[in-house]
Amino acid sequence: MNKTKEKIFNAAIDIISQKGFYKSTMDEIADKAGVAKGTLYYHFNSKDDILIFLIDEGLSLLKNQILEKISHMKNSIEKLREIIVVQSKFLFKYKDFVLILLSQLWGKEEIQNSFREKIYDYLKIIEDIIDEGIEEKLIEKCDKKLLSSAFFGMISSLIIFQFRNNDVIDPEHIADSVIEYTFNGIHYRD
Amino acid sequence: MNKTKEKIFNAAIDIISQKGFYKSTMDEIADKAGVAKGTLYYHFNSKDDILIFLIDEGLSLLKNQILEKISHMKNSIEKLREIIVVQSKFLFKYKDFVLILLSQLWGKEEIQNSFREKIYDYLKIIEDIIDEGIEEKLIEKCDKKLLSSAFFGMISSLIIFQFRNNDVIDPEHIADSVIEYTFNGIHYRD
Amino acid sequence: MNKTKEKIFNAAIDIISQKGFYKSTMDEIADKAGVAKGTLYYHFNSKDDILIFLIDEGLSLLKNQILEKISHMKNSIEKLREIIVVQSKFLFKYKDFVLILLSQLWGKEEIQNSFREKIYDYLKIIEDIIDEGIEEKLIEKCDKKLLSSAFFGMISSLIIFQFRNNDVIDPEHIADSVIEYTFNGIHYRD
Amino acid sequence: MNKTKEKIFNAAIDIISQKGFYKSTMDEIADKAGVAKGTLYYHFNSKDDILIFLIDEGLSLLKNQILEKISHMKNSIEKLREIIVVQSKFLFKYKDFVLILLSQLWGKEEIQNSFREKIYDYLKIIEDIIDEGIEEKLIEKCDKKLLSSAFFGMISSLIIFQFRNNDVIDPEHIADSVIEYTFNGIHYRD
DNA sequence: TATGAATGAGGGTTCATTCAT
DNA sequence: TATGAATGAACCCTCATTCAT
Repeated sequence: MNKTKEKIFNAAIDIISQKGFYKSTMDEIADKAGVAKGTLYYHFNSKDDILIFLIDEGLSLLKNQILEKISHMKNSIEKLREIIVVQSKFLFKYKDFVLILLSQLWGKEEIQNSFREKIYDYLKIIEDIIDEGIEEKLIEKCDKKLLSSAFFGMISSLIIFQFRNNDVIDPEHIADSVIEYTFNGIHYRD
Repeated sequence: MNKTKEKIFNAAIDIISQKGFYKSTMDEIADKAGVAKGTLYYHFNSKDDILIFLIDEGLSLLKNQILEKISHMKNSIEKLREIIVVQSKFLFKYKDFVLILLSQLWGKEEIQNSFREKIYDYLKIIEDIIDEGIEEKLIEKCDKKLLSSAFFGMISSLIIFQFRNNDVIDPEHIADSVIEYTFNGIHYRD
Repeated sequence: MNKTKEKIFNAAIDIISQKGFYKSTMDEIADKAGVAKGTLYYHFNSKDDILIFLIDEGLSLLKNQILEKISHMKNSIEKLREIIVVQSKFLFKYKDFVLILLSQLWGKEEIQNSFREKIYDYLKIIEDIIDEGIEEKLIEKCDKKLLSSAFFGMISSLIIFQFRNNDVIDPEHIADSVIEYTFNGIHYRD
Repeated sequence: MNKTKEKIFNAAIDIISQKGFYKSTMDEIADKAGVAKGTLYYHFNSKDDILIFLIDEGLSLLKNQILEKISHMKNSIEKLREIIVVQSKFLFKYKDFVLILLSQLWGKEEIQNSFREKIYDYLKIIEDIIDEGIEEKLIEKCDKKLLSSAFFGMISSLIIFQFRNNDVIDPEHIADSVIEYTFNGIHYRD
């Protein structure tokens, strides 16, 4: 990614995260990037193309951050905990972004298919760790597809709704709570 | 809600659920409703206004469905299970709708504030049931705000990602799984 | 054709005849027509669509003018002469128009196919008159397709090149000359 | 014309003949020529300039081909016949080219004046041969300006409309027919 | 109440042209 | 000579909204 493309990339994230994809205009992005509008089209084919690029890069970033962080961990539960932390931070930073992504999960257009694949790739990481946990006898046998989806949704939802308390989010706390509830369940114990 | 307004309401749900809010046009909605475009503006102030109305009505519907179903139930766990079933069906039917709603949770405009309140009202129902469960000693003491959010996100996510398997969704199955994992946890047991 | 559409129609002919299709803009046409730009799109699907409509109407007009004029004529040579007169006047008035049409005769897009058909329809009128002439023993047997094409081209070319002399065109004179040369040939006679 | 300019020249003919002047872009021409876009501007001042150059070269080519072919001919009718053959082949090869040229015959801009002059030069060749024919008592006295224009238009039109029959064109046949009809006329003879 | 023709600001995209290298 | 990234004016088109009927 050369310098100009990077300027556009950053501007696009800024603008789109702030106003949403549909309310962002190419003019604004160009302005923010400090380039002419035509330059956007020298580096990207269309507005949609920018979105695709953003999501691609975003998901890669998230994946790589996670993979790097957990590469040295042995315990699959610690890994899951780390995923929660990293994903929480990421979601918090790129809220709108994630929504854009989610909003593309339905629909049958080509772009949308490609997004779906990418999210699935991400969920696959979670699945694999669940598998590890099962093998290590840390996790009970379970429907891992269902569980990884639920995991993803739970984290996302928590980030979205943290505003309810007007609190600043604490990813570490979220991670601890989620791990606790997920592992031990919430049924009453004497 | 008189007949014309109802026609518009139904058309709007159809169109917006299918194409998303931003890609839906007033022309399409009018067409689908079988009224003239001007008529939309007799019954609603703006396109945004239609959205607000849709979400208001939609959330009321969801709330009422749930409240009615659980009104005869005694056991708070059964109640939670029922919520999952109803919400799953609802999400499945009005996918895009929910996304629109979610996409409005951020932002600081007035509309968005009103949406937030309404979703919080809904989460409150879940919270209350959790409270009941705690009192009934069915549920362990826990952070109910966090838990209700997580609950909501989990269900949403499961619906969204059921496409992964190209399966038709079975809300009853989803409900059973979620209850099982949520209550007993997934840690390994001999 | 209602009043607004007619205003647009006339404006489009004016502008396009003057500047050519590609150099004409929707803004100019709207300005000339005295309507808003959006109004163009209420009555036509696209800029191309306007062109198609123009050509359709233009060719209909030409055809009808000719058919009406020759309907009372008995002699096929007189008819051909009349065609020359009418077509000359028409070409003179709508020069650019005809070029647009001609420029669409190649190419394999759908629009172009439809144009081709329409011109062929027109040539068919000439062919039929040639046929009549042959039956009436006024015209020698000949390749009528070739001849009708040549006829059409000859007239068009004469109009185009009349500028060479900076003369104002005299369709009657052109008609007489063409008929004379066409019928008797130009070979030397004692 | 050096090598690079020639590459551009050939690419421009290809592209413009295929897509028309207005729908051809400098990018495409550069691509086809295998040079950078900037290079076009090193060899030509503008897109228009390329067109002018194309037409200049094209008409020179046509003129030279014709002049060479007829230089050894004595009989002015044979010469006219040869012109038809050569022009037919040329038109067939460079259809769009000729249209571009024709489309520039009107208008009052400088470029257009220069085009006009060049076409007139070409028509002058035909006129001169007609003159010769008259002197040689092969051709009847006639309006040679009108006749040369008609001649040109006839040939062009025949090429354009040969598509009607989906036949491959046979310039020799066209030439024979045109000469026959032009010289002897089409009036009925016992 | 309902209509639908008309509006016009605004958006995405194209592309001939420039210029530093 | 040649390059290709950058430009920005200009264009086509969309669509929420208005208003006379």
